[in-house]
Amino acid sequence: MRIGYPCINRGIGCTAGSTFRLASYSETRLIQTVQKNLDCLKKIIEYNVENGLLFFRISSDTVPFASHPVCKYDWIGHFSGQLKEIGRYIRDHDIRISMHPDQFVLINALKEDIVERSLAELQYHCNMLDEMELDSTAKIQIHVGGVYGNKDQAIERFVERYASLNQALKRRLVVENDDRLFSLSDCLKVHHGTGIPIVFDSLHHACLNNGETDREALMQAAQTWRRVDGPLMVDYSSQQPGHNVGKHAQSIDTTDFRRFLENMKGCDFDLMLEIKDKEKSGVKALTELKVFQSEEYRK
DNA sequence: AGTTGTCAAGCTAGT
DNA sequence: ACTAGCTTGACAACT
Repeated sequence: MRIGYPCINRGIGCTAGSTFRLASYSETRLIQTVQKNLDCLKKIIEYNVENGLLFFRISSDTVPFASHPVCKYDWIGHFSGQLKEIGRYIRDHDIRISMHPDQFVLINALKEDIVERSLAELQYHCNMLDEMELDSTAKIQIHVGGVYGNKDQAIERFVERYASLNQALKRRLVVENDDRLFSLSDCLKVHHGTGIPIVFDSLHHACLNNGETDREALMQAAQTWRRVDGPLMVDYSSQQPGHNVGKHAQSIDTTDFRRFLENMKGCDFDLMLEIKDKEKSGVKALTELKVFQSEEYRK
């Protein structure tokens, strides 16, 4: 099992997803910002290797406005060398990579322009991972999308749109169960229509489910991943006590995490910790995992 | 220097 | 028909 965290490292002193306002867009500004972001990305990944954290989510803001019409610059060409170098480092250290475009990416939208912008955004994510020369285990995770008054039709539209995607995108795209609209069993329907792998989000599953236990749900999700996709990806977070259901915890609850590990014993997956203090919880989780594994080994 | 409103993009539920 | 909430960090405008 590889353990990781998304996008931001709070201790390292740089950000790999720094952006700017659309109003202040310029080619110079773009190049400056991407340069800073990639430099920082490299530092974060090096930090992660030193600390045994071998799963990382790269920020969607690495190249600000990459899919916006305002951006006509060939950033792939400009940063090709640096992207390939980061990619080589990632491969050499067997690091698992994911990306997670946000809520605006809706390939099952009713409006054609929303679909087009979504595809452009996905293509940007895909282009970056491709330029890094990462294999098909590096994934881009999205949600199924909106319901638009009819869930079956919404799923059907997802299936149809997926069929029309290019091969480069298809090999990276995965869907994640969400907390309000599309449960794991809804995602499995999408899988049956497309073959797309399902990311299992444990907190979302606690918010919205069809009675499956966490272990059952995780095993069902695991079956949607083929060898070329790599191990199942799992998003894990504790609930922040006393807040709205679904709010991510400030720091990992090691007791809860320990329970989770015991619960999922024998399953193979990579774990993304969606927890606010990021790498701190990552290190704590890794320590807990090692203790757990050595105890299991002695049994 | 510190604080706070606002940011490309959208959905859903509630008024 | 309209808006708040979702979740979130950080930019940028303003004290």
